Amino acid sequence: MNKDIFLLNSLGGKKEKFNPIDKKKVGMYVCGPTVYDDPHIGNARPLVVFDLLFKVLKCKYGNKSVTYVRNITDIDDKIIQSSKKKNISITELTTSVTTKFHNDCNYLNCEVPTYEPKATDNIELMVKMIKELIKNEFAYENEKHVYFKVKKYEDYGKLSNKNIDDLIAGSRVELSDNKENPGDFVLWKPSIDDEPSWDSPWGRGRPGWHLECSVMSKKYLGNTFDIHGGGRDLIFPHHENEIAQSVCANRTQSFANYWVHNGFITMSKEKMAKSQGNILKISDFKKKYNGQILRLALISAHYSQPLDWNDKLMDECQKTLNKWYGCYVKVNKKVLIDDEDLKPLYDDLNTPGYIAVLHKLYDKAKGGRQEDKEIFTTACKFIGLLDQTKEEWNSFKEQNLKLSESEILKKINERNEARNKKNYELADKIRNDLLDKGILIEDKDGKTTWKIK
RNA sequence: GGUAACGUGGCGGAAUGGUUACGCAGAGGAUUGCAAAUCCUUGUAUCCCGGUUCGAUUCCGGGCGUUACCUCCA
Repeated sequence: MNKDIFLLNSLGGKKEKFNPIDKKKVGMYVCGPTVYDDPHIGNARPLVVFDLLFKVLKCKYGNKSVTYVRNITDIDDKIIQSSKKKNISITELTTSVTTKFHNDCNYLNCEVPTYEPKATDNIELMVKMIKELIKNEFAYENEKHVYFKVKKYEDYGKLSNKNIDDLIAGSRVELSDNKENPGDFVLWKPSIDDEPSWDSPWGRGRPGWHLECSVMSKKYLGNTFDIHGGGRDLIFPHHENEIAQSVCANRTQSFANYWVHNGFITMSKEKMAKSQGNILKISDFKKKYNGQILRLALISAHYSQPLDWNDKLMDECQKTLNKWYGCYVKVNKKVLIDDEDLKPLYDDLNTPGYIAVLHKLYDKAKGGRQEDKEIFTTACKFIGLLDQTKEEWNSFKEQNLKLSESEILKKINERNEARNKKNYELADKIRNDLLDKGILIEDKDGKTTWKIK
């Protein structure tokens, strides 16, 4: 469609019209997981949010014109610690967490990104970038460590609205005698004992955090690209450091033109985070809830706002999808969604606004016209909802059923006999018993049907 | 301490310099033996104090409150 896309750019803090560098090569880089532990609901938010942005960009610029890169960080101190704690090898840990991560993405109905590079496959390029930084005098070696010289880069702190002196005054940065300045961050560090290591001009070691994103975005999207995404908590230091490294190594004016950051999932209004110990793993929901329910819940607030996670939210979303499946139809032809209906998504990914549109389309679809149902279903599918058939949706619910179908039908017969005898007390008891087991009875047009609550 | 974000009806949650968000819950009705589900109808809101303005919930300033980042974090 011809409408413009607007994005809230963290670099500057204003909503801006999105102008790609090249309409035929739109690039988006999103920080993926560090694979040291099972993904949780907080991790799920950027997965869904940027999956949606990917869809919106493709809608505007064409499927082949958008490149979505999401990294997998498979070397990091947390990984080393976690593998020691779990007493398994690094590879064993990273491959198993990566597999879980992919399963979770699939569960949430997220598309596979165009590229999903691993940090360990790109160490050479990281070494190369460090060499470049040293050559440009933005980095220095000391005791087998290489550090980035924060004071040398004058725009340091621009993204996060910080100035270096304040940071140091806060004295919460890691102090080290090796550093010229406490704010400097590590680009390369030596590995000890059996820690994973690679050869480098500074001895066997491994890269610092931040570096993989600078290197892999460059590899797939170039020195300067359109959109960089991630969680709010990555703004500092991670994204600030990425910018510093990339701009100073590549000698460019800018790194990513638009920075998009999602807000946090909270539990009782407090940030859900591993360090807080209040996380809910994505996999914990798989048995009880269809992934679409989580997906809807995750986009029920605007991506930039905090979203409080609780059972009521899940119940509401489940209810909504149950209702919406009432108007689901199989769509075999291409159905166009009205520009006006897509508008909220183009306007900084306003998902609550789009959900309101879906409710409106549902109201129209329930009038019964096939065409309206096709439009409604297509509009839902655009954001990855109602992507399963009605049968799949229902059969998911049946997998947790405690009664067999024949048992249910038997109970229904018993109840109908009681009703014929006007023994309503017994009839109601049977109905309530079934309801306790999650079976909902509906008497309609003289027939009794059942479904899962 | 420094830097930000947020404060909308019972709850969740958009938008907006003057006009209906939307959903859930509630109320009334249709239907039903009673329900459920579904359908129809419907009430309720912009933290406080100033300023700009014909007019502010929206812009500006101050206050109060909540949260986050400044250390690993999506």
